[in-house]
Amino acid sequence: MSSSSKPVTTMAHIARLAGVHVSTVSRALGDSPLVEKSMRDRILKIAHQQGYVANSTARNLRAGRTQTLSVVIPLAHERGQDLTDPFFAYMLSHLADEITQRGYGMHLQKVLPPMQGWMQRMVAERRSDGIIVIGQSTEHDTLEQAARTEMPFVVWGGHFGQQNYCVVGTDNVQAARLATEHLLKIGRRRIVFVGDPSIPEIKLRCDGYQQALAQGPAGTAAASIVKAHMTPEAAYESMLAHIRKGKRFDAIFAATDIIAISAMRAVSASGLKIPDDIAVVGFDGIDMGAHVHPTLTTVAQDLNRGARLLVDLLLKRIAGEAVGSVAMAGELVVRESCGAVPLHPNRKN
Amino acid sequence: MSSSSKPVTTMAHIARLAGVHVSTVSRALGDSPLVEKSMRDRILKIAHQQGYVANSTARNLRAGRTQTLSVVIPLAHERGQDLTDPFFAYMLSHLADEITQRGYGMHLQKVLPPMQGWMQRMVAERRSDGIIVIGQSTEHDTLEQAARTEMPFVVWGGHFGQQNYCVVGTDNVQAARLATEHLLKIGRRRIVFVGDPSIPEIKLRCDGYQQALAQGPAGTAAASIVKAHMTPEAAYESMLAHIRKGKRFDAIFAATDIIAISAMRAVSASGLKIPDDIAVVGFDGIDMGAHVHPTLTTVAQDLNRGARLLVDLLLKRIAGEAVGSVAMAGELVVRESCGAVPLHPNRKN
DNA sequence: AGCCCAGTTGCAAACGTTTGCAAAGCTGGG
DNA sequence: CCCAGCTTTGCAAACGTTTGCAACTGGGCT
Repeated sequence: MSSSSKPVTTMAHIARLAGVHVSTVSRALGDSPLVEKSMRDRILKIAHQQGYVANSTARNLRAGRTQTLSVVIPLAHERGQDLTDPFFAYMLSHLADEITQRGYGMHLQKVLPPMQGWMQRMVAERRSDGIIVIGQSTEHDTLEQAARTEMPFVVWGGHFGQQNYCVVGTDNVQAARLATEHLLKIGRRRIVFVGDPSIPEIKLRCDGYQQALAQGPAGTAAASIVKAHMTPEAAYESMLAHIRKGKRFDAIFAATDIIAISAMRAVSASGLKIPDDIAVVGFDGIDMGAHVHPTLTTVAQDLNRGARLLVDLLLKRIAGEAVGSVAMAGELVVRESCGAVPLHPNRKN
Repeated sequence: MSSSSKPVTTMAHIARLAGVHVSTVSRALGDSPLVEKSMRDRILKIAHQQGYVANSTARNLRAGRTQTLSVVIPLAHERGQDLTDPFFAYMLSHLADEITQRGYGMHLQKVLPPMQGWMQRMVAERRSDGIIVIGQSTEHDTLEQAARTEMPFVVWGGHFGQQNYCVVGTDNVQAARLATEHLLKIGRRRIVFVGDPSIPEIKLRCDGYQQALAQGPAGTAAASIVKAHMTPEAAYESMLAHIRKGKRFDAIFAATDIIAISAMRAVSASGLKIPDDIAVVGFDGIDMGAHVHPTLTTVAQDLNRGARLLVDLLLKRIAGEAVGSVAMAGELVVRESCGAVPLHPNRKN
């Protein structure tokens, strides 16, 4: 009813032009040694002239694979934290690079539980050859269950020891200890943790924080947790409320850089000085941290390497190999919010 | 060689279990009125028990469409500015919402020109039913050429008047005038523009800036352009260099919020006060602007609406309708960097 | 009883590739 | 000159759906 035009160039079309059978064309385009060189050149030339590109749907159906990887982002907690979160953005960007570099397509999917059985659906649908799940969110059980089937997937997230699926991520506990120990080392004793420990990965960071405190020097105050959601607004509000309650503290360890930056604003807005009154350490290592005022000390995650690992491991799983999980070390990046001299902001120390 | 297991449940499998022909199963699952109700229920039950989901590849091949939209991001200028740019992240997030909401899948693709003919390839490949291009980048000619074919695509970007493809975007010129006029209104006369006008969309913003200056009150200094790339680092460096050269100015209009934030840091690092010495206005309206110190005045783009329009228009084009371009108005959001009283940071004014 | 029609179901083609196998063409040695 | 053996090409099946059409069923009508 709309356009009567369907000038789709098909392989049969090329075959007719070349005066050969489609199978020959297929082989020529596939660089098969079965087809004679002069013939192959002739076919390639015609195909190129016609701007022919093989229909991927047909190819995929026949081949039984899609040359596509799915990246899914489960959004459990609050609506706010989604792709706009710089962490996701960076991860996505790196994944896009790694995936395309390997000749695969990238299928992006947000999924907001409670959407029961999304994992099985995705696999059964066969839109992609494998799945990369970013963040366990609250879906640990779903993933654990999926691990018992033989669908190829890998997860970015936290390590809980008892999981049976392949997960790549920063060693959250170690990284959080690193951050907290730094605050202790520069003389802070009343350190608060800002974040939502009901999210599994954040819980691990909170654990590391508490471990470090437990081994802190005399005078180290007990753990104090300011529950704050991942969104800038929520974090700002929580921090402000905490300060207004008159709580005494001299340092903040935030569960993410986004939270840290918002917390810093709340601190500044309350007339407190960073780092003199309050030292701040974040978690993630997003670029923005180096460009806010004051610049943010943080534990950086190597997302570049993480993305590469995720894709590599997934492809191995697809190939049938068994693969193990990887926990990467976090790297402390000291900047002004912990009293570091204001060096060039792009330097890492 | 890897796994001997292929327990893929196919439609034929369900048919066998139900003792009917596959066509009946197909119709039952497709809610066709042709199949008797009791039969339909029985088939649905079996399918559900078996966890059957139709193979999308086969369905797509048969149907001649993929139920998938491609989102492509041409990265021409510098490598740095990619998905990590908050603007892209927001746009992506909104697009993901809109696309999935309409029952489509989302195929994400970065393309770094010079990759000749990527547009035709994408279409010929038939991985998706249509393409959303984010940002003309330097690919205006490619797009213009593609517009002459009948491939369904829409573009987010700037309006240049003479283009023949469908583009959705903010009215860059108007929005830039809005920003510049605000700076003039609060008494600034020596306003510099920071950004790279060699990027088409940025050029439009620069035009708006210059138009506003041309109509400024007596004493308005001539346009002064600090060429700066999109990345935080580059913007910081450019701004710092400009200040060190001893240039006199009392306001900055930055081509993007990211540039604005980096510029603010350079200003602060140079010992100048915002907004007292230098007032700053950005462009985009990213969340971060409300959470840096001081909070950033900006011209916000309605990306939510933009994404909705992009998807709607693309689907119309796919359906064969002719669609026109849309230019949305930018909205000035005044915050501390222009001397606004520090209200609640989440309020828009 | 014969006929028609509506309501169901089955049959088979088609979507555009890839690929195992058969067939044809060619070369050279016996 | 024939046939083995190699190279090159064609044939047709297969991937898993959807869908036009034919076929069957049963009921109501004349």
